[in-house]
Amino acid sequence: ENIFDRPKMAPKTPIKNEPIDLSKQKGCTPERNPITPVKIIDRPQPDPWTPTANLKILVSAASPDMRDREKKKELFRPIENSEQSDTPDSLQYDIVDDNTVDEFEKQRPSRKQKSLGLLCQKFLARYPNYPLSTEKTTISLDEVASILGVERRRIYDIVNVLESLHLVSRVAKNQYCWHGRHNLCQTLKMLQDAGELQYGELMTSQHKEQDLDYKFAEQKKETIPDSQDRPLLDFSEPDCTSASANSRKDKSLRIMSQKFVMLFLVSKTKIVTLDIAAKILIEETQDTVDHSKFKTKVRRLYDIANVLTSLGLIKKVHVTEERGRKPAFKWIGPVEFPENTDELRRHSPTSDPLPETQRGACAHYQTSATGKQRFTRHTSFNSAQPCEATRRKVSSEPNRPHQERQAYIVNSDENHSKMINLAAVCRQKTEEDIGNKPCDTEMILNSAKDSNVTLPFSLLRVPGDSDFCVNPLPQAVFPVVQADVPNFSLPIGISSQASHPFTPVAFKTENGKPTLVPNQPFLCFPSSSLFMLCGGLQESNLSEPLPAAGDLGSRSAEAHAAVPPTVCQKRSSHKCSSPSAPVDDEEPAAKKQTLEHSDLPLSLVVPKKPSESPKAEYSPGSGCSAAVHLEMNRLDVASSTVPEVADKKSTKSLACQEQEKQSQKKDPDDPPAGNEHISKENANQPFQPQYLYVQPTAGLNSFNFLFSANQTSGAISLAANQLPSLSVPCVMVPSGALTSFPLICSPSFTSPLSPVPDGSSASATTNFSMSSLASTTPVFISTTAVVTPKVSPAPLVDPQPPAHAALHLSPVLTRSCSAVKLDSPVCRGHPVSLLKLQQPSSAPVTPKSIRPAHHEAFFKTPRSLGDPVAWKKNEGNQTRNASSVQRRLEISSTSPD
DNA sequence: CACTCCCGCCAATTA
DNA sequence: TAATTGGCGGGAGTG
Repeated sequence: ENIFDRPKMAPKTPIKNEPIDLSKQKGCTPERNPITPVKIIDRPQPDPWTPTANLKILVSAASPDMRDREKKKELFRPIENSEQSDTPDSLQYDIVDDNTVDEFEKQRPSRKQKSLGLLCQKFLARYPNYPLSTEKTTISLDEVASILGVERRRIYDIVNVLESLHLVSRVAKNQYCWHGRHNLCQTLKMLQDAGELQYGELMTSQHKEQDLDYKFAEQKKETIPDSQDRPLLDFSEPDCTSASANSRKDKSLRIMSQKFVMLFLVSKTKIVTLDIAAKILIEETQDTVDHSKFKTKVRRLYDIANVLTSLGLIKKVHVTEERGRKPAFKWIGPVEFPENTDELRRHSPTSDPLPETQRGACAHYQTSATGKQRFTRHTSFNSAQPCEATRRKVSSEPNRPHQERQAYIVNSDENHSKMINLAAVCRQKTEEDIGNKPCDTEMILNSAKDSNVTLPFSLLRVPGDSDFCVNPLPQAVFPVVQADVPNFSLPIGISSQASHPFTPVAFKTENGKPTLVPNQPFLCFPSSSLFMLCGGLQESNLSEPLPAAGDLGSRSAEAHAAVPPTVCQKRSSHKCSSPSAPVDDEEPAAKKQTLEHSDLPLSLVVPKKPSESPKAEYSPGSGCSAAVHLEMNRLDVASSTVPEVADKKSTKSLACQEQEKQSQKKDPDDPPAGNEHISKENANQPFQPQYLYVQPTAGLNSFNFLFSANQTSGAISLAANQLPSLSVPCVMVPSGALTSFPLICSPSFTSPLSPVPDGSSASATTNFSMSSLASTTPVFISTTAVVTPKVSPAPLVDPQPPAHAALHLSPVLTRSCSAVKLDSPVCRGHPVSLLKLQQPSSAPVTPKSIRPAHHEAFFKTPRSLGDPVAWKKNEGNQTRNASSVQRRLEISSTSPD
């Protein structure tokens, strides 16, 4: 034993015991020595609960030394091992250690070994970066502390920082829930946004590089009014959880951590020196600059920096300034997305957030909401807690558990489970492939940018498959919709005009039919997997600033707008079935694609349009289309991009992509056009297609959907002619799949949420209503604004009953739809309308719909978002208030009524 | 000596 | 009131 022990010890470092170890080894007093006597003793007992605990106890009983050793071992463990129980590890250690043991011992473990950074690595090693959605990992502070051999206090330091980034959330007293990095990009994005608000101005104006920072910092102090900070704080940290508690002191570490991260995200150079950061963070601190205070701040920053370093987000560097060299940290985490998003947001609506997708819904929501968004975010983030707002939005259903809803919305954390997992996996892979940047999104974004496209929508995963599902109906048939979309194309202008919002109401499109407003974004959830899509996208923004805000929502909306024109088609196997759809289609090219394949959901993409695009050809007007194209391309291309995107979002993308691709490929049916388009798109993007589609195979679950922007309706309608009408941007179709499929909602999805379970085929239901659940019918959803206006006002209904979900189809749609029937429920989102083809079922669909306003609600904000600035300002005020959030929710919520 | 930052007291919050 | 959280700063380790 001794032998082993030594080695073990040596390497590691006993935490507290260090001295002891030495002594022992040395021969001094074996046991603990004088040096630091220790607490060790104290510690030992702590965790009985742990699996290993028993062992430990025994060990300790046997001899104190043993315990110490073990502790040490733990520390040493490789990260990998960390999770493993203590005992097992020992062996490893031993091996390793042997040689040097003595030496090490002599050396002492020393401080470094005890460092927070190292401890954090160990901590992180215990949990997966991208845990499956389903599994929730709870972290017991006591347990972890014991396992890692440190005092609890230290764990708090780590957890607080992780919590600020939403990697974990506190669920209960000694319990934290591990979320992993699924939402990291989102969180960072949020922080970036927040940071820009707070600090950005300063930065921008002045920035230069580091120096600027200083100034910047100073300025900030001045400039930044309280409000700003707080808001940031609020939203960022407090999140949901604490909201109530906000008042508390959340202060420090958490907030400081977020602010610190913000500085990096806002900084051009991505390098922040400690002193600057300390000054800035000092809260604004104030003025009083006590030296002591400064010192304390720096200490804390080191603590935070150690954790962030362990997370791989920053690294230590030295900046040489006039005065000399200063310690500084450089951001090595994903930056992009943030940037992209920001840019996108601000600049163009288009921007998209695919990346966000993963984050999912969250992002969307957030985006949508302007100022409020933040709130949302919070909420969303905290998976643990349901964000009420979110829920509301999401669900209409009151009943549902929060989680589910959240999931939808968010990414959920939990719900998604599978999907998520997949996504995660994909993501990871992607990342790897890519290079790793954490944010896939970035890539995506970039690509998008390049292309101009933005992603229009983002996908979200949906959590449970079940939940929303729409099932494809058999009927599903929907075959499709093909929409062609060309028609659609909405004029861009429109979109812009509409822009926003809500306006949804119909536009007319070329056809004259009204379309929906494109703007809306929509979401889809696939069944099994769900994805949500948001569309949006477009850049239309041009005109509008709206969305600027960034919110995704906005974007989405935009996108929609843009998109709308396009058609969507879905194919899916259904197509087969009924393929027919009318297709009239349009141009073929369009849009369709189908996919069969798998279940996977596809993601869709929405294209945004880029500007340029020739693609737009079709509809140029619609920028949308372009966007779409892009998306399409991407999708097609997908591979490349998609994946990335997917990552963010979740896997889905990837999957989707692939599927799509494949499917597309597969489907020859589809007119090649689709493919071509895609190709083209890639190439140029001539197309504009906007639609997305997704499909699943028939058999499978997959479902498909499309989105197009506009067309949808038409598409839907099958033949419809095109009606272009709908503006819906998207449509979903389930394939038959299965079951369930999720549904989508448009922006508003809020409502939808409901899950339907099942797989049954039922379809449609979107969830929301689920009631319908059963129905099978496919649903369509479009966003059209047109349709439903429901919400608009804010009412929130949160709960809506499922029934209504239905939604609203727009008349037009309806008509067109008529062909199809909707059955199911539709979502509520206003924007979205579902169509069912057949059965009316379930849900009562009423048209409640029509509420025009929805869109807004939906995203609430898009518009609002539009201006980032504005919202920023707003934020100040509102921000915190839930109210805002609520509002959003409300709005969004379908509430129909 | 300066930089890091561990350690743990003890206040604020919670349960 | 006990337990949990977590601010805070002394002061030690490191280079």
